[in-house]
Amino acid sequence: MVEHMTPALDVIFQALTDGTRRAMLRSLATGDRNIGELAAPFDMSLAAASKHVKVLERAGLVRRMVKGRTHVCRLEPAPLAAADEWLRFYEQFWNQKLDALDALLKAEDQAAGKHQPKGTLR
Amino acid sequence: MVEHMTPALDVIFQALTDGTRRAMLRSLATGDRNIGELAAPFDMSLAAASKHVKVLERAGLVRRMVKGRTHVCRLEPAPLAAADEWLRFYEQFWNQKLDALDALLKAEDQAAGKHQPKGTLR
DNA sequence: CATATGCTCAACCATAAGGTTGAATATCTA
DNA sequence: TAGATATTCAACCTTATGGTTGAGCATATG
Repeated sequence: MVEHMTPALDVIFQALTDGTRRAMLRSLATGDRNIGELAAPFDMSLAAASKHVKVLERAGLVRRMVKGRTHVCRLEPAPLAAADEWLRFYEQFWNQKLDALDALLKAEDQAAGKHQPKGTLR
Repeated sequence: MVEHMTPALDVIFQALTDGTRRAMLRSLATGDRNIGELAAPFDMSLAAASKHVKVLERAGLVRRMVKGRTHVCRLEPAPLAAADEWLRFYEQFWNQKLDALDALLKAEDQAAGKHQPKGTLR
C-alpha cells in the first residue's frame, strides 16, 4: 500500500547520503526555493547544485515547477515516510538496547559497583 | 544539534542505499550470522558479501567477532536511531500531507465525485 | 533590441561503488 | 600432517557519483 509509485528505497536513501542534499531539504522545509537559492550556501557551481536537485527529484523528494526562467522547488516529504517506515522496524532493537542500558545503570546504582553486570553481549 | 553528526549520517545512509545490505540487516535482526550465512541468499561471491559487511561495519551497524575461522556478525542498531532522528524532523511534513489527503478524501465523500480536486500544488 | 539572469546540457575528469577472480591466511577435522 | 572450510586481500573491470567548464536557451529588463 505504501509502495505504490513511491520510488525505491534505494534512491531515497541514496539521495540522503549527501550532506549538501540534506541541507537543501532543510532549506526547503522552510519554504519553496529556486535552484540559485538552493545553491547559494554552497561553494559549488550552479550546474552541480542542479545535479543535486535532480537526484532529489529522482527520489521524489522534490517537485520542480518551472516559472518563467526560474525553477521553483518544493519539498515532497512522502518518500521520507517510506524510509522512516523501513527504519521503524529496527526501533524495537535500539529501544531494547536503551532499555538494557537503563537497567544496567539502575543496577549499578543499587549495587554501588559491587557486581559488574554481564550486559547483553556474550 | 542539527547536523553535528553529518559524517556519520553520510555513511549510515550510504550503507542503507543497497538492497543487499538492507536484507543483511534484516537477517541479522533475527540473530547473529557469519559471513557465509549472510552471503547465502545472494548470487554473489563471498568476497562481494564481505565488502558489504565492511560497509555495514563502517556505518557502525554491524559488529564483527572473530571466532575461530568464522566471523560472527551482530546487528548494532544504534546508528539507525541517528538516521531516524534526522528523518523525524520531517515527520511533521508528511503528517501534514496525510492530514490534507484525509481532508480531501472526506470532501470527496461528501461531494460524491462531483468535482475532481486538483491537489495541493497548483 | 541588446543584454543580463536563471538554468540546463554536454563533455570531461577523478574517485567511489559494486562486482569478479585468483591467491593467501587461518583454523578446524580426519 | 593433509585437506577441507571460512574468510580476507589484491588486482582488475565497469558503472555511478560529484565536481568542473563552456556553450546554449529562454526569459526579464534597460
